[in-house]
Amino acid sequence: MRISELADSTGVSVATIKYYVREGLLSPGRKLSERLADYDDQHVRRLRLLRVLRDVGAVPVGALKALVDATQDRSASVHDMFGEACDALRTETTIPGVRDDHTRHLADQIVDQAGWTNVRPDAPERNHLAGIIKVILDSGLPTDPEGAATYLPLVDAIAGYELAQIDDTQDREAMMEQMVLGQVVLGEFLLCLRRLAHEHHSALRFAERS
Amino acid sequence: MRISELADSTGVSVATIKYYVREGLLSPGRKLSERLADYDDQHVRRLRLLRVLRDVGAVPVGALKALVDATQDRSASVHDMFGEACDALRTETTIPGVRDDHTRHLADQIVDQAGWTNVRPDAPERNHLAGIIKVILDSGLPTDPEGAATYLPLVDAIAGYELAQIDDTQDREAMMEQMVLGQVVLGEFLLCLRRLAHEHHSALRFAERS
DNA sequence: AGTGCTGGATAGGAGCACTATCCTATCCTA
DNA sequence: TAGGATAGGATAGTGCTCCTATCCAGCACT
Repeated sequence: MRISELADSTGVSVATIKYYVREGLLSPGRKLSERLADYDDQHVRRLRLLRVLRDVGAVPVGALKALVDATQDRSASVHDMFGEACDALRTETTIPGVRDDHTRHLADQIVDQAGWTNVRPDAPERNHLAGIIKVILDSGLPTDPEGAATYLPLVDAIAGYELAQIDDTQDREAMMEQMVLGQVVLGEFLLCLRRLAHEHHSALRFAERS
Repeated sequence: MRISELADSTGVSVATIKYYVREGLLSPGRKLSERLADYDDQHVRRLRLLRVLRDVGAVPVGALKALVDATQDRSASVHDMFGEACDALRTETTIPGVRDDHTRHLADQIVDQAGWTNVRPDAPERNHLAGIIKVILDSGLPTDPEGAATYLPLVDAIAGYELAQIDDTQDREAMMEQMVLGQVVLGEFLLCLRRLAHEHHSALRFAERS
């Protein structure tokens, strides 16, 4: 398959494909000659994945690169690879640098309380959680002291279900694809359902109120 | 309070404050003279809110404008105002235009199944949900037929809890602020917890696997 | 009296994700 | 075997968003 066919069958322009190859998101085609390369189904599949991640999840190109690199590193275990994926997909926000021992402690407490004993003590996500907690505390959002207790079992159920869906009879690349799609697309699915539920519950309380 | 004090007490530069005023995100100060205006606590509060939404939620400036406009429209009920907020905050993604009756039907089924009877039949969120469902179906993500049944009660519990937290003894602007912060910051909180839970569950299944 | 800060206007700039152009070598159909 | 189409590679440019910088005339404090 030549580059123009790859472009046609994915709906991605030739210029963009070249750009992705330059950025290392897509391997160059197998060279047939100096001026001709061959692309296969793997390229189609990868390109479709990249487009979903960008269109649905607005994942930055740099994060896509990190995902590709994590997939390529065959010395890491599947779990380590998934950890890299989580780190790469966290980039959506810019929480101002938090060096606050108190909120970090609260974050660790939450992870303990949830029973997530397998989370690395140095996982970057813990600091991110601390940053979000700081914002929640500072922003005057009404939060009851038992708030976390409400969320944790629900989130644990969701994440457990999603992980259970992953088909582990496939190769690492296919598993990574499932994991990343799950993170991004099902994350979006979740937030979308939550907004719908907000609308419903908001109507129950506030429909008649001016 | 003059503009430089407003800048100092919020950490936002004078130039940026001027930009926000131009864009209608912040009302101009009360004019004391031709070349001097007075800013008050409302401006500080609003500015802090705007920064949280941008820093944590990466909410685009245009969406912030829509939120401000919705708050200002005093003819709408609180529930309608919240609806506007949901619409404005959905902009994160660009699902290619879906004109697919099948997925739209699936989306409506999900809303029914969840019992969210108060969601407007013409809510834009329904089409967004349809788009996400289409992506899920097309992307080869493994999904069991009962998937929605797993998510719905969990999401409903989360959204119900969040709405219950809103303090309705305050004025519309304060309630809007709580709603929007809840959507954005608690949404981020939720996704962050979910990633941590993914790491834990992934370790249970894949720690030793190469 | 003079330094400095104000609101207002407008121009400039950084970053991101492409997109367009140019070039020469090869392909491939005729 | 001629010759337009297409390939890959390099590089520059575009459109968008979100600021940031500069300029200006004039009121304000000391």
